[in-house]
Amino acid sequence: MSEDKKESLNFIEQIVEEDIKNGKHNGRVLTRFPPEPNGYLHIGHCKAISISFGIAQKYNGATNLRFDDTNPTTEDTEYVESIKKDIQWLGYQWQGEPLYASDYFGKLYGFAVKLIEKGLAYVDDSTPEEIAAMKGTPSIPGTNSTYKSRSVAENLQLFEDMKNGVYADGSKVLRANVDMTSPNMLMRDPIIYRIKKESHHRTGDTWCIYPMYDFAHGQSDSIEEITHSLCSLEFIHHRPLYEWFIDKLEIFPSKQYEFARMNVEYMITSKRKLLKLVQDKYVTGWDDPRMPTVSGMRRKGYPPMAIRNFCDKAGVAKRENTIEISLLESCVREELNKTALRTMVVLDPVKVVITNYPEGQSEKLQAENNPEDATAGHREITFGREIYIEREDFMENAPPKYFRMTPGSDVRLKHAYILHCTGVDKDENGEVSTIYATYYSNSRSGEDVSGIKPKGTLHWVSATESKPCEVRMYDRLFTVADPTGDDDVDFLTYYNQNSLTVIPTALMESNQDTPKVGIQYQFLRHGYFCVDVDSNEDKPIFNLTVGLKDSFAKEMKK
RNA sequence: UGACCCAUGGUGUAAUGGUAACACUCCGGUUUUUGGUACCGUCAUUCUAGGUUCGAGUCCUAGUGGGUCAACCA
Repeated sequence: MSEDKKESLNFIEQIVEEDIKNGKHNGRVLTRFPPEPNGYLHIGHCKAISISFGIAQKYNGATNLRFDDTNPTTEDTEYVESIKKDIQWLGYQWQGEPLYASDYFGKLYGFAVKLIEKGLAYVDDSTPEEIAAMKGTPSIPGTNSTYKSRSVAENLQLFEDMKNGVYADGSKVLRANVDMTSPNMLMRDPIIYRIKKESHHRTGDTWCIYPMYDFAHGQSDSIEEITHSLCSLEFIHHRPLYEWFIDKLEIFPSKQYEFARMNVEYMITSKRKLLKLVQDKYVTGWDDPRMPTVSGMRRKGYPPMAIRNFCDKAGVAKRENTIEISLLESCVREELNKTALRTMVVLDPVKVVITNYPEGQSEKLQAENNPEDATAGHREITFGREIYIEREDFMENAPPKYFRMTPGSDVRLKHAYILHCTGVDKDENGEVSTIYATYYSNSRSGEDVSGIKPKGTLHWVSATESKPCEVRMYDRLFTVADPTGDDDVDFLTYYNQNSLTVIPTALMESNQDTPKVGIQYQFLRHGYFCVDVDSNEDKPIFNLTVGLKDSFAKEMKK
């Protein structure tokens, strides 16, 4: 396992290694992943998960899963379950039981009291509008609230009354006493507790005051003795506050580090916009294979390891970035190439009659299940006088570099014989209805002594031994790489009307077992497909995971 | 009219003051009974201008460009 080349570290790994070297926290590494249970995990979360869990794993540490559930109005247990499932599916395991910021409501309340006692927090009766007005703007300093000068005793009493439900929602807040003139807006006496007489998904009606993010997150980290609290760049302005609370409260000094979140072409991560897609039926649900959600990618057939490798290869840094979707697809293909079972499926069938093959006769042929994996074994497929091939694999008047079937030329049938195309029937619309060919009986796969070397090889299915299936072809959800890049254009105008094409009448080999949900196939010469949850015994349904690279298509575009 | 973060090929990420690396894409080629896979090759004087140094992508200053911050959201 030793590398002769020194491994390069990202900036977080450098910090961690430096800390370990210096014996900080006795070399202990504890990270955390802190989702708010108010939505489904998506590709952006995968990145955050891969960083926080990955760092811990690399340095023999651990990661806490902590639900940041400080806002009862938006949060729900339903999301808790899906988040847990998605993390595990990705292949990560948190330390111990899942944790909740709400577990710390009691301690957080105590912290607030301590701050008040130190004269570092006060109850403010101002309206939201007044508080906003007093905040100033980034370039204009804020002004002090008249309530800022209340006595410690009065604040203590008022805060306790807030907790006891004496006051109406929104009538009072507890604010940290920091600095209204700070150039950092977050330091201008941030609100740390608000009154919300609402039931919490875990604490029920125990509390009617709830801490704000800034007063919950850092302290929760500290309570759990998190050593490295990794988050995205937009929290960078929160760091001084994070440290201020820890410092004033004199509690465990967790440290926050920020990295740039990952953007991916053709994918959006805005909760609001994702919800819009679902509600307005642009997609069939949160797990629609076109969605950038973990459940969507899972249903599309992306292997968890591919997603992990992708996050890894995308790297970690502090600058804005947009990763090309081709990197993700490359990771998916890399994974599936090793594992997917090969099979032949004809999406748009046209019949071929092999005129010199005896009527009523058939034979069994051996086909390898995966050329990349000798242990995957073989299967039998049936060959006979009539077969189906892909309509696009035939051209009556072919260009020079067309290696497929065309009258007068030879082409190989995968796992079978070489065919010589002799003619074609057309219907009244001029559409090819039947192709005629002869076969070279001495060209059987594996024992070919014909000496013929066709340039092309086609996939096919037997006319008698194939069965119909539905195939769902997916394309990018949007027509442009960055659908949310322009504030003046609704991202839905870039919705790709052709993002889903259903092929109800494809033909698959009938020799194999009934496809089970979760099994990954490679449809030869097409791409990787997985069995969809809608699939059943009578009607197998496949989802396109990702197409094979297609250098022929590229050639044709020129 | 303030503060903070950032700047390396088409896209990302490295190079930790000693002469630009890796991956993906692209283009070209070899192998191939998947136009797949595998393999090989081409593609950058590191935003600009000064400065420090024997030596700067790396350190300093200024500029330019991009991003972020004013929810009783997280």
